[in-house]
Amino acid sequence: MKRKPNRVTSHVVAKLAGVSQPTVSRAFTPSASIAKDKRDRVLAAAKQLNYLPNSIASSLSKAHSNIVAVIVGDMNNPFYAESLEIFINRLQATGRQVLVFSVADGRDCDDVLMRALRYHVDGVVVTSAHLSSDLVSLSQGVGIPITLFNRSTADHALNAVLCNSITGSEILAQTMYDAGARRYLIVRGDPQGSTSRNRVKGFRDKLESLAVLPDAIEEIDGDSSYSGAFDTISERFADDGIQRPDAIFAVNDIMAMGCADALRDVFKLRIPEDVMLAGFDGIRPGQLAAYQLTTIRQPIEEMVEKTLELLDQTSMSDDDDETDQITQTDHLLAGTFVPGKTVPSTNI
Amino acid sequence: MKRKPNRVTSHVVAKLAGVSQPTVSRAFTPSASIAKDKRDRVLAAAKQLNYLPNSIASSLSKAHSNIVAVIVGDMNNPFYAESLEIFINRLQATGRQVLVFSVADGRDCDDVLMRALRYHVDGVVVTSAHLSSDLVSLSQGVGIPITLFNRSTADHALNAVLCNSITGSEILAQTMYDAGARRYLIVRGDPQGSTSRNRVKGFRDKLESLAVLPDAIEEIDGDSSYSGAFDTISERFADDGIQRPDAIFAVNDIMAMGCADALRDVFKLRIPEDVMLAGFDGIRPGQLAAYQLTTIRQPIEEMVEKTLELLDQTSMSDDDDETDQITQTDHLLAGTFVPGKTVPSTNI
DNA sequence: GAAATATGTGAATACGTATTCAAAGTTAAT
DNA sequence: ATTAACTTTGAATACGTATTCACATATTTC
Repeated sequence: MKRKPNRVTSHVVAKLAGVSQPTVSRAFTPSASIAKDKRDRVLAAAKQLNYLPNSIASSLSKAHSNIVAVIVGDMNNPFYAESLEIFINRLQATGRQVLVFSVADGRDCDDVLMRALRYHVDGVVVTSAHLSSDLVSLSQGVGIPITLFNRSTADHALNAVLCNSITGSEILAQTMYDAGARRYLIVRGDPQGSTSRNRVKGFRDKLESLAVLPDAIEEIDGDSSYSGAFDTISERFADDGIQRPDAIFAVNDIMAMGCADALRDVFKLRIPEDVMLAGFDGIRPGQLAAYQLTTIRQPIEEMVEKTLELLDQTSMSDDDDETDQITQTDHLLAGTFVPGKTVPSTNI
Repeated sequence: MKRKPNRVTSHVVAKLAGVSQPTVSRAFTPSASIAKDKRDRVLAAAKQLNYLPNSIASSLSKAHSNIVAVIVGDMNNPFYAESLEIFINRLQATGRQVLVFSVADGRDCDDVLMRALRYHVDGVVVTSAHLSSDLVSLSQGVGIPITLFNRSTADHALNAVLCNSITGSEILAQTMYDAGARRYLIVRGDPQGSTSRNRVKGFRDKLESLAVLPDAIEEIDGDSSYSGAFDTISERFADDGIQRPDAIFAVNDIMAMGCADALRDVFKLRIPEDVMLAGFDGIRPGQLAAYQLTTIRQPIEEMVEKTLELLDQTSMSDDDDETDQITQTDHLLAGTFVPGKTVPSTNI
């Protein structure tokens, strides 16, 4: 594969404009000191030659690449799709490019993280995915900051941005209790994930503080997915032997939607008259007229903003700071209660 | 911002392994000719030093960057979100990285295309977005192939991959006609876009061939979005003066979902008993139990595969071919009819 | 008008890898 | 044993931009 013969580089532009190559470089650097007439000459020549500065070469000589990597775990969950969109828009607006990696559900993201590091990205955002401590220390050795999004970890000292799962779940528990629910069913997500665990914990603890007996709280696995929740609910409700719950808490909206459809479609149950339902996240499809989920909306924009702030701070600071001490910062943001028609507004 | 002092490059690894820098490079190139013991020595040294080959530097000396840019127009439309996911997975599986750009609805994508070109990406996929002919010729000058996805254009000679909108819409028209519909309403998407235009045309033409009078076919704008369709349908049906249609064709699923919710929620109409409804795309949420849309499913996987094939072919060929003649190739793939509950299976 | 300070410019070089080329070493063939 | 063919290797260099440094010119100051 032979390379294109007539590549137009800054040298070619320089020759046409009658200046040196560094001057061409300066013409494209807003902050550089260059005479106005020379800059104009250079830009004119550049336009005439269809010259585009080579960002790859630029990244090589500069310390940063202007690329941020975003590793997305579960693209099927609209929450992460929505987050990704916002990440892209924010980064694009600040002049950076986004390298997106996808990690199959449950697989660790060491492979793609390695790829990202090779590109000397300015930072890495990890949404839903597991990463080994080897890779984390490698990234710290290379000096590339990682921030976890909607996920935290005790193992590695990593920055993380998340919504307060505990408080959010407490609100839902209280709301359902107030609406008269007495038997509860929790649909778990990834049992390993911090997010699912915290939401379950917040919900449970609140109920127990309201004197609900542990016997009256049931837990099943929903696989973090629509179909997983649909199936598990179908199975649970098909069993006539066990008393049915009168309130269901799915730890995320996409599972709550699966529950809603199973309940309505398979068992002809009305929500919330026959069974209450709540989710968590505040994803867009959950608020469509067909669902109108009761949920806790995560402040995605804020979370993204905080994530990028953390990334920038970290990449700044690790130049001064020769010691490799990473101080973990968990940014807990508050979610908003979204009353839907899935929990009755009046007490029973 | 001073650069990290102890960067570990191939030179450092070479010194530790007692070989030259090119040998390190070869150790990381599977196809390179290198003695097994040397490769092992190099890899051991690399591991010990936490060495990661710098892909940026590699891109600079090689002819290609291993990066493909994907420009996504309407991230709110699950069709494009699903497509993006597949693009990412396929490209990742073939060892390439994905630079994702987002373009605000309706805005042209010249700016982001330029950014992509600067990174010397191996190819660009443009989903839903307009691009100027200036930029197209620029990209051809630089030798970076562009392929349009789910969109075609007469202006520029560009490769394009799309689903056969005409045939798909004809099937829907025929189905609705057979089910007894006599008054039709078409909900348009982007009136400029080739996709929306073709779907409208296919639907209209088929109806006219069935001797449906033009008076019985109405068209309104749905803005390509859920809420746009929701609103426009609400407005149309609020007007009691005009006779209501008995069949609605939204040119994409996300609008069909908006229609469904407006019809059911605002006007208490049953689908399909009171009014038939069909969409186009086959997006996942449209097939949830809450909607069960009648639609034409686009073969996304195939379309993605074809798009990448075209991209690869083009980037190969333009080395031999010095003339800049690009032969436009439209790849028309067939969609699959998805019978939902939104068209009655029995004739009225 | 001379000295002190800005300002603008180009030559040289760094960034880290891949490739070319020629030399050296190794194996096969006669 | 000797030539031929092949495999490995390192020195040198290309890739295209940004930065450093020194020099030259322009502007200010007294």
